[in-house]
Amino acid sequence: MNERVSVLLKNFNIEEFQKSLIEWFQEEKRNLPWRADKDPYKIWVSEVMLQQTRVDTVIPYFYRFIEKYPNIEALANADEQELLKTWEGLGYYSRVKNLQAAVKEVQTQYGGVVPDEKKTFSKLKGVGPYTTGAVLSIAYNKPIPAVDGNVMRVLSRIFEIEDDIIKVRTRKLFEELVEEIISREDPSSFNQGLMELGALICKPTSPDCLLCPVRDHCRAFQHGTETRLPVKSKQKKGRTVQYIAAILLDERGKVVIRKRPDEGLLASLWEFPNEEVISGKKNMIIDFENEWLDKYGANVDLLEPLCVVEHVFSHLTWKIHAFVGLVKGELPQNMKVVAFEEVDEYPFPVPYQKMWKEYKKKIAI
DNA sequence: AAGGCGTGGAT
DNA sequence: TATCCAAGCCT
Repeated sequence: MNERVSVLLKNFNIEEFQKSLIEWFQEEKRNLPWRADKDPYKIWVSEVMLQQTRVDTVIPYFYRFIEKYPNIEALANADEQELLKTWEGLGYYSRVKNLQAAVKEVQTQYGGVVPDEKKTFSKLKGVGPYTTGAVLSIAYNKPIPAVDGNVMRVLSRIFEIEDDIIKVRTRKLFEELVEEIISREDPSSFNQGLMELGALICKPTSPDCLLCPVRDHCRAFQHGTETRLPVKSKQKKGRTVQYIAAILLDERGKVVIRKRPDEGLLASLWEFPNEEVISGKKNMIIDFENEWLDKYGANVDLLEPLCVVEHVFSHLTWKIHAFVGLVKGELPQNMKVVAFEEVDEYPFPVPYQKMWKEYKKKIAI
């Protein structure tokens, strides 16, 4: 055993801790849709959706997704654009692309059965150390750690660990620790119990220690240090990028939309034509019209401002100055002209959904 | 190792 | 209003 871990486990009653945690979990666990059965596919889908995403946000998406893609085969055969439309608004869109790639792999290489071996399952696209432990412990009852943000918060308090949880090395320490304390009889309830405790009791701010089933095991509670843990260094916030974007109508009154590149930010989603505003430029409208003339040979006439959409991503901020305008001329390959009612059939990032909503509001008046 | 990758909720 | 996120993974 790791020396650090063995020191942490001194005077720690593993069996009592497991018993208290698991009994509490059995009694208090929330009734969540992915807990209805032990279908490895559905548990996998839920875990991917839950990556960096709140339970309340995921629930309606999970119902819709499973209704549309009830099993491995259905997801493997799904149309990617339809899939992205189903994921629209959940964010981190590469998750669903990776999930489909992984499910296709399961379909062709493993006869449509989700692998139950750590070595095999963890090689699939989008499946990292957390998802490996979560799916294999919950669906197959394998004693594999599933260390997420909840688990690091809970364990950093119980063992008074002050390592910065933003670091990869710290997550590995927690995994080594869980290797030692995980229940071999019920690893599923143990892993879920730690996460559920983090979600319901051992919350980031104002933890409800008096309701905690394992407070007798908690060193932070003994010393009153729980609100100082876990230690997490701040991440810097990103820069702001300004755009001018337009709802452009062609001569037949159809709407111009454009597909984003298949890699990078908001990959393969659609947007309204836009150009980055280089700071220092004087008139963004004239610049936009000229740029389109130069780049595409299209005549654009921006008629009036629509709104300004500010959208904060995890690593940057967009400020979109939205306009309504007309366009004449040929359009490039990645652009498409669609009827007003067809716009909603395409997957759009939230900032462009806001822009479209403003437009619909405006023309309804 | 550290930064890219979304979104909406809580405080 | 500003900040920090919430069941991470990829490169």
